[in-house]
Amino acid sequence: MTSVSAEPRNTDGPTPATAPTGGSAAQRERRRRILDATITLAAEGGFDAVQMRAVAEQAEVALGTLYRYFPSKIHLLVSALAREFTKDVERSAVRATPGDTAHERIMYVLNRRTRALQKQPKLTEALVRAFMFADQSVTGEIHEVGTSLTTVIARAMHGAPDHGEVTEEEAAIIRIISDVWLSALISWVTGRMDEQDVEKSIDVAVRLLLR
Amino acid sequence: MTSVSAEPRNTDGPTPATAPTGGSAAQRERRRRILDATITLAAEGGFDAVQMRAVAEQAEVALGTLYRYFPSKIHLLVSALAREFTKDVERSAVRATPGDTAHERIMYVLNRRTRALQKQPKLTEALVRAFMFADQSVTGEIHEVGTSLTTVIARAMHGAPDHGEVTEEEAAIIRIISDVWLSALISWVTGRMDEQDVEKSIDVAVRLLLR
DNA sequence: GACTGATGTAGAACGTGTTGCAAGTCTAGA
DNA sequence: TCTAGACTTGCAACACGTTCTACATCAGTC
Repeated sequence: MTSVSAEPRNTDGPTPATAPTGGSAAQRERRRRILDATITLAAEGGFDAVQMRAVAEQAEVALGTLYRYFPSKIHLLVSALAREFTKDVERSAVRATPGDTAHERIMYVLNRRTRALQKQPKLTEALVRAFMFADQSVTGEIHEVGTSLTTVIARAMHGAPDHGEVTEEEAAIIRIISDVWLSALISWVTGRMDEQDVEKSIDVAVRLLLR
Repeated sequence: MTSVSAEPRNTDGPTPATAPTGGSAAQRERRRRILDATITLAAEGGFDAVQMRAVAEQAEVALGTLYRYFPSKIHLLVSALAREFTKDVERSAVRATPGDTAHERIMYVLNRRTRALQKQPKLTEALVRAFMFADQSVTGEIHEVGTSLTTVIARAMHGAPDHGEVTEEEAAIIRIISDVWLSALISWVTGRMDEQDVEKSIDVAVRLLLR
């Protein structure tokens, strides 16, 4: 983490394949390979194992190219996180959430997601660390993650998918739940909470907020 | 940030002046100089400016000595954070918190602290980043910060200093408020929220939790 | 006063994120 | 087909966290 607030190198015209769409087929393919390599390395060895040279090698691109696609390790990891997260959300969008109360449904989706993360502790460590180190230049990717999470919780709250508007108050509650979740994940990643602590802290928060 | 999960180097016997107390006078003095230098550099240039060589130079100790006192940059910053935070809490413990309701009092103390942090954005950036990057080996220092914050909020909640026990539910509420505060600070540090957003998000959380 | 072990110093060295550069390759348009 | 310009590549270089080595100093003990 030599330079947290380093300027992106891409100041020249349109960046190739900065967005998931756009660019030539070869570029989209390169981008995919890079993100795949990132996830693989992160899953194996966590944040430290995601070394730019290693990612470049495994993705079969030059180091310079890697930096052209993702201006920093943080961007790379946050983009990978965003991709995985969005994938997950889309996957879970297809079926209705079980549970009779909003509390039950919210706990269901959050626990489901939490457990998925906990099954790959190294990967989660890498992604959470990156998420927390991100600065302005990654706002877009982070916002994507935030939106995904909000959507999931809102859906669970209402029971039906995309049924009805989200009120101001509900939005506020969702934001707080997200905060608690993030905070718990941080504590878990940094070894200050175990799996049960995470579930419990979210459970308490949801209970207090939904009463 | 070469090695996030690196083992501390100090495996040999009792570390000199790892704790604020203990060690010879010269050691306590060195420790103080190191933390002072850390705060100074962080206040000027943020996380990136806290370079181990620079800290060592400004504190007038050798690089090796710096590492003997603090096994990593993260330890160094978190220790500095803990010291400043505790100082702050002690300072604000002397007078009663103004405000007629728990909500008002909690907002008063949190906003006070938030504004203090915002007056030194670089310093805050450095400290928050370090806080979030910390792993198990810094549990002690982090717990210290958490305890300080909890104490302050609990005091504000009750109005009187250390008056009465904190119930389970109150403790849970305090934890959630802390989570929201941390999360808001992260967003602020990373440029995704401005000052007003921070205050507002805490205000909403406190309102929802204390009803 | 001399010995010994812990502590401190100076500085080289290593690893990894990041940048710079020169040369090759691919693509769209003439 | 040819060419201009964008994109890639391979590699060297740099910065900074961290570790290591060799030596100096200091405190306590005999």
